[in-house]
Amino acid sequence: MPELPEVETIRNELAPLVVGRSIVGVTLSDPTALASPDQQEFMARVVGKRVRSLRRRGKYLLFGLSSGRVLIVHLRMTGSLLLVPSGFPGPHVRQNTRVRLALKLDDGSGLLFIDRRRLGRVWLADVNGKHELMARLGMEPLDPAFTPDDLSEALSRRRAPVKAVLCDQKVIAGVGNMYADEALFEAGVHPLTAACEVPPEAVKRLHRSIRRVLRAAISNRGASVDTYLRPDGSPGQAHSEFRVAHRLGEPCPACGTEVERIMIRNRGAYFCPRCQPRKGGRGSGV
DNA sequence: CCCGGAACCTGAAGGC
DNA sequence: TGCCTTCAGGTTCCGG
Repeated sequence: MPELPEVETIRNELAPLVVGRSIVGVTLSDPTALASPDQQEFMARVVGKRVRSLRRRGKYLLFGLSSGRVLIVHLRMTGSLLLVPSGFPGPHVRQNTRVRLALKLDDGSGLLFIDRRRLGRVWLADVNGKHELMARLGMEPLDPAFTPDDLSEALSRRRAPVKAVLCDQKVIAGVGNMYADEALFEAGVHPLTAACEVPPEAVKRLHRSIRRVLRAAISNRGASVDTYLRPDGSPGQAHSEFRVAHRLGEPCPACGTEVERIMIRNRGAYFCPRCQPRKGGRGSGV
């Protein structure tokens, strides 16, 4: 499921292939993929425009168009963006994949929005390039401006489980279920700890581990635990370095204790009960 | 405002 | 073999 490292990887690998290209055709094969505006307006405002930039904010991909408008994509659970060299369906696109939106580019290539569970969405922002979705997002965790004090401040206001707060996009934009588990493990913090009760030293470790985990995953091109694929259709490798995420019953890499899984906010939370004790302690998670 | 749970969605996996 | 249920989780919505 695409989180910040996956979306960043897509941005990194897609940018050189689409920036500078013009969009010569649009096929909206699943109209529910489009959140706004309506289909006619969307078509009219996308066809013929050049892609001027490709950026990421949180888990959103932002295609800056020559008109000043911004095409916004959120992949949610199972979305992928594939760039096929030529033609629309593309030979290496599996039959059971579900193409919801296809953009044909002026070099004959096709940008396909694939999304098995159909939860992803596409928006087109106004000419000023702003969109209310972006205003709801918290800080970028890899931005140098994001400090331990920022994290401390955010956590101090919340009594919910720290895991839930880390996944709250209003707090930190881009962290989701997998990387929250990984960061909490590295910091030796139990995921159910009330956010405001995480000790100051642990908050510092958490700030560091969030960034370390995200950067490592980006250098591994994202985690292909479910349906995530890079734009050329190849998987990422970040999941091979997961310490606890999706490793129920496997030995903790630090102490050998079996990794456990509990539910927090209806999501699976993986952790080591020994390295991430419920109360205070340091934990041995590197 | 904060918090927790349901809904959205569908293919995979497991039970009988 | 096949039908049925459950599960996965990013975001939004709703009730307390």
